[in-house]
Amino acid sequence: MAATGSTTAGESAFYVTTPIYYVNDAPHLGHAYTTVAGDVLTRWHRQRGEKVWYLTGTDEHGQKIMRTAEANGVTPQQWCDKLVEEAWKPLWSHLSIANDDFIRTTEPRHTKRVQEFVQDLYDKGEIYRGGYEGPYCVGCEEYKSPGDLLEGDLCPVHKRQVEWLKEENYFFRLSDYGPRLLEFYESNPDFIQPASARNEVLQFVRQGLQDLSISRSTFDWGIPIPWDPKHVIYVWIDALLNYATAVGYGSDQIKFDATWPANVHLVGKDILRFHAVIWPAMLMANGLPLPGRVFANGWLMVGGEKMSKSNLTGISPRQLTDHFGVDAYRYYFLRAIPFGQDGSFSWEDFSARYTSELANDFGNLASRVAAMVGKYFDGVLPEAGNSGTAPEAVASGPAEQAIADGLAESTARADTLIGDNLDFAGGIAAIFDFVKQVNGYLTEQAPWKVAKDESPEGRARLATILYTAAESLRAIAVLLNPVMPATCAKLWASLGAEPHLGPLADQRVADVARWGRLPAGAHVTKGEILFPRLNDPKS
RNA sequence: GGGGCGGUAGCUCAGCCGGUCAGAGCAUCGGACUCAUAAUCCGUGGGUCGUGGGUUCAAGUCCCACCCGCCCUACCA
Repeated sequence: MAATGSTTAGESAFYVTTPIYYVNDAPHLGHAYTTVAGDVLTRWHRQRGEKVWYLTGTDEHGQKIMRTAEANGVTPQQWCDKLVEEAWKPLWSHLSIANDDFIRTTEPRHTKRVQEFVQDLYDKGEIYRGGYEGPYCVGCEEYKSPGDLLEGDLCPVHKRQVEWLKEENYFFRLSDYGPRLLEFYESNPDFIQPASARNEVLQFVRQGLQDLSISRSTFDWGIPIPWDPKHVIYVWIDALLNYATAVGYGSDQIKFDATWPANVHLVGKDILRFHAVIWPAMLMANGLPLPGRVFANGWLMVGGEKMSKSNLTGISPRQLTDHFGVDAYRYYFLRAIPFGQDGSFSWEDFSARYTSELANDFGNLASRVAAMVGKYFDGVLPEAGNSGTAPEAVASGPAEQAIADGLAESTARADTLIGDNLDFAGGIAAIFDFVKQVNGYLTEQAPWKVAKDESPEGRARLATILYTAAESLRAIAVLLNPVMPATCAKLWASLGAEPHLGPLADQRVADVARWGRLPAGAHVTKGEILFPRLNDPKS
């Protein structure tokens, strides 16, 4: 099959990454939030007909994992394997995440390239041997920055005296890159988003950068420095480089050229700086093209408190999907929280949106339309039109034209907001504006009243109304598919669309608003309720 | 300590460079309707716009102080 219109063989893929998550613990809502967002973004671009690559993965080195593994009586590798296979991958599968690859930093395809990369930087003089010294807390087993300490050089965590330690390690000449980074931010104003995040990074870089220590010799769970194996690479270069190694850096030049650089790196606020400062500097040092943008999403707040591993607030993704379902879960966080901002959420708010937006507005619309086509036309979608002769591609009358216009506008808005701006909340709202419009149309046209008129004119009018509603649902299914694929598949089936239009995922955003795609004769069936009413509010 | 952001109807939030800016959605209440998941559609509610000053003919919308919450201030993903 030929490439779709907008894609050519040599075109670079729309490449999106999530952070690689630290596998010390099981995934929580925050991880899922970022990963779902990336999934919706990439599904949207696939429906634009673009070549897409969506990467997620896990960060598996470091002292913490080493210690956790020890505490559990297994090797670090065993520990990582277990968590990845039993917790992380299953959750992504459960949440319908359609990632194209899953990279683990312990894989040879990664570790070998990382070694080549640092060797390269070393050969270029970008890395030098130096010493790090600072206040070290034995309890934390890590260095503190002087500003963190409490009165009397006490560790803020353990409230005990820190020790002044000195360690030899290797440094990356990050300090050289301040001016070039600022220049880059200047000429690429959208590189860091949202704007608030960008400002913080700018402020930070303007203060002047220090060189970055990139190795540790105090533990060995990591990638050895090739020229000095007593050292292992410390987090930054190891972790960040996954975005390159996963798409063939240093091993598969063709794939690399077809994918690199990333269009969007999704990150949490906590790791923004590494992605917006260290990462581009690393790439500059090695002469690689820089990514398109780094988008930092906010924290999920529960009752005004940040969700973190120390405060999971007792809610796991599974608990929510068990109650609300996977699609509603995917929908809720993106709809309720402006992407890039911190957002508070609650069980109550989730319930309210589920009922009002998903069940009442969307699910019920699908339900009432299918029911009426079944009742009045035996489930066979009738032909719309003026006196039965209007071309299918034209909406029949003023009321129908208003629907077609509304669809065109919602589609255009959603495409820009979701596909370009990563404004998922705004884009979903645009689609739901259309859902509401169709509900209003039905109330105004009152097909159940028209149905009592059995004259040919009456039948024709009824056909037009129901055709318009069903055709609207066809579009809604396509537009919402990136967000709620399982539900939209049900709707697609209910509309009997696939035999005529092909698989839902193959429907193009550019075609959504072209009126009259769903042909008369499609077999419309009631199908199951899209969003069943929730049981008890809690547990 | 320094820097940034936020505090607007019960809830979540819009309100750009000052003059219909006192709003939206949800919830509430009233009405219409019955195709549908007791759904839909229409209308409604009057909240000192954190506190106290100030500038101005005019201030959520600018200035100052203060109160409250959050974030950043480099090596924990």
